[in-house]
Amino acid sequence: MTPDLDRLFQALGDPTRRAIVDRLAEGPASVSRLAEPLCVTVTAVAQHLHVLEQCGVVRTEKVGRVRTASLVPDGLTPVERWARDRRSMLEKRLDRLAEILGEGD
Amino acid sequence: MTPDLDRLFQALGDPTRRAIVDRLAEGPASVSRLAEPLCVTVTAVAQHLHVLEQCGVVRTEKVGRVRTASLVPDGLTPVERWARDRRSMLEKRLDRLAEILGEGD
DNA sequence: CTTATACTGAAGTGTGGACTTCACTAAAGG
DNA sequence: CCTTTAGTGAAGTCCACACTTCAGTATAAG
Repeated sequence: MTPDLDRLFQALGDPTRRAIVDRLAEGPASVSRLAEPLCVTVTAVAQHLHVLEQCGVVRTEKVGRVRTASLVPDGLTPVERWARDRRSMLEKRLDRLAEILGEGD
Repeated sequence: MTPDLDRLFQALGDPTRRAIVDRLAEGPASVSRLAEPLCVTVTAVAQHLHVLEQCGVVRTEKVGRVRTASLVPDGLTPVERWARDRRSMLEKRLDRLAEILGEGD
């Protein structure tokens, strides 16, 4: 079910990948630029970018020999919406429950 | 960094675990109740519940021989906030960019 | 043309995690 | 007491995945 969310959550479960997203939130960057502050090879970063691209979080474009990565505007909204929906569902249920218990007075 | 978010995102990256959360959003349930619609053993569900408990999404209580699981009210908010923060950061940056480009007219 | 840079592809390694089975404990119910 | 029900613990299997190295390719610079 919903392999999109699968890949999305799984992608964000990796600390290196979230660090990349954090960096890209401040602006586009090249592969080697992204690799600098992280303790991994450039190859690893390229692989991470591929994963993030696959699940719609990141977009990359290669010009010359430099590949520049940037965040996709609505790439994280599915995550946000999923969490928000569950929370509101739970809150509604708890409200109803509180109401029913309140009638006992 | 932030092992909380690590475990949280990684936990939600598993479809079976998200299915459990979905089910619990409708109300508390026992281990075997949760296992019924899923194609896994009761043991697997118990293990999943342990994971979800570790990262603060689920709470369980055993009374008699039945363990009942329920959602923790704010268990998903770190995810929601993380995604929202990145989105708003990106949007602000794009707005500034658009403004600067707009001055070109 | 030569050299340095920026990345890519393939292949291998090692670890973690999802899942199972099996044996077991404990509580309900007849 | 005996049996069913509900879950637990340990151990093992299997696969995915993060990461590396190494050998390339293509572009930029001197």
